[in-house]
Amino acid sequence: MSEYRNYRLENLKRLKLGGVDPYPYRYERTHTCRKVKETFPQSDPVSVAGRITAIRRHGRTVFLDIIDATGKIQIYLKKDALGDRFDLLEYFDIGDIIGIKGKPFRTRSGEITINADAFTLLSKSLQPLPEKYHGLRDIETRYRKRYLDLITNEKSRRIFRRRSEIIHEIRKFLDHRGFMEVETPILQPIYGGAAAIPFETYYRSLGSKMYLRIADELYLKRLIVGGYEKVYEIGKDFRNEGIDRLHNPEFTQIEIYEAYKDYKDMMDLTEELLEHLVTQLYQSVTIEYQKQSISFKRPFKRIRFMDALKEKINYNPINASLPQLRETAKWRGIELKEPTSRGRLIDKLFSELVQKEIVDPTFVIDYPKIISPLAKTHRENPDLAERFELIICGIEIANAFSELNDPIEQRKRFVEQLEAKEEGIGEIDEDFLYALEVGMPPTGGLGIGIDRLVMILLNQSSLRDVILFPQLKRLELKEDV
RNA sequence: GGGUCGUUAGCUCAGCUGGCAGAGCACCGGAUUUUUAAUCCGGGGGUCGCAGGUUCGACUCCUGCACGACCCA
Repeated sequence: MSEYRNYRLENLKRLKLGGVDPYPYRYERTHTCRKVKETFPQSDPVSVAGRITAIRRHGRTVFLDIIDATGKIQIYLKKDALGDRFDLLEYFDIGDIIGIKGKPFRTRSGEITINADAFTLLSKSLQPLPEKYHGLRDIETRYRKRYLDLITNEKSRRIFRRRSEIIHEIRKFLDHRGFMEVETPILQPIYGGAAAIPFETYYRSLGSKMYLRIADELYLKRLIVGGYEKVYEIGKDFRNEGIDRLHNPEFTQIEIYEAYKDYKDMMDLTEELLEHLVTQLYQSVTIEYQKQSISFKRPFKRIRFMDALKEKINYNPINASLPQLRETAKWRGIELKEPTSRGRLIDKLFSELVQKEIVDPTFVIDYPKIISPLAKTHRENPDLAERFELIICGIEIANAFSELNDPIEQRKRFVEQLEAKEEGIGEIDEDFLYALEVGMPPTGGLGIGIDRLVMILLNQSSLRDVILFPQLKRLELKEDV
């Protein structure tokens, strides 16, 4: 229905006839809404700008609520003060962007309000906004038309502002420790660095197939080879998989690499970073996630992958045969995707039996080597890798290794991966192996899923609530407007 | 991929066992010079997600599809 739009187009016409430019170029603002309230009382006139969210007309008086990025303020306009221009207010609608000059005062009921001497239309809105009281609730519309969600729901505005603060704080933390932020290719001729299916695309002028990266890993290690010793990258990775509350096909990850360190150092770094973030956000080391209290007090709990799993299944999985593992899974009621490998099965058993029950931040350390092709062999156990994952509330948040820097060993692992047709490798990245042969110092590497971390820190149950424009299926085109 | 639930006015939601499709907000007209979910009087607004089927009659029952949420894989 374009009933609303037609009325607004009519108002637009009237305003133009009244000599109003509905889309002017700029507006000189002296105060944000919040600043007006913070600096009250003060006698100087202020000018503010924002979107009209409510209009209360009382004949020769009008009250407006306007919001800007900092908050809301009420505007009082009366015919006595504004003369003939007051009549133009007739053609203003909820959703219009307006500039106001006037003096702040307090109304009878105590609300700080701007008594307008002048108003300027800054942008005419042609579409109705969602309801003022309940806001926009429909979850699908909130994702598809995020701008409406942001206009209507202060909570959403706050979440994405907090997300930005968290990422800013991560950068500050690392920059203060001497890390350098870098950018590596998103379009890659060979993908690697994680176990995932890539998105494929085609580069016309090079006449070659390309992939959207599934990880930054292999390029960042090249930089360590190149001589930088502390690098990090915050960016999007892409994985061609399903969507659910913990997965979005494009997601933000930070990867951090530090020369001369191992996975234990990366645990320290992870702990320090997370405790710091939580403290910055909440002035406390404890947060609440989905009604559970979670402590980020260092040191985090550490459990060995094999010990924890052994405890659940009563035998050492590392020596177990495929049929035995399969039997355990069946007995535990875990359904499996066929075909499966020993590595995948062990991983599956772990996440079902152990990971799910973890609440407080916990480092799961020393993963089986067969599912860790980029990590160094454990210094005390040849079946394990020096790798940890950080689990919070059953959710994998971070993954880190003592990076494998033996080029001969790395090639062997790649070949095994290829032969086993594991996800995450399409062909061997010869240049990466060449780089390792040039020589990479011992290096600790760490990846943190930013969306998931933000989701936990901001107590949201789905990634979609911390990603501004989550991926959704396309709607069949229907006439809009 | 499987299961459960949802989709009704611009928004938020009712709508019973199959019998004329509703409310609040928003919108339109009128009144109103400190209101604030303003108030008062009057009014307009629907492809009930889409397509079939059953029925004298379907928002309601059945089938399929689309989109979404949750759970499982």
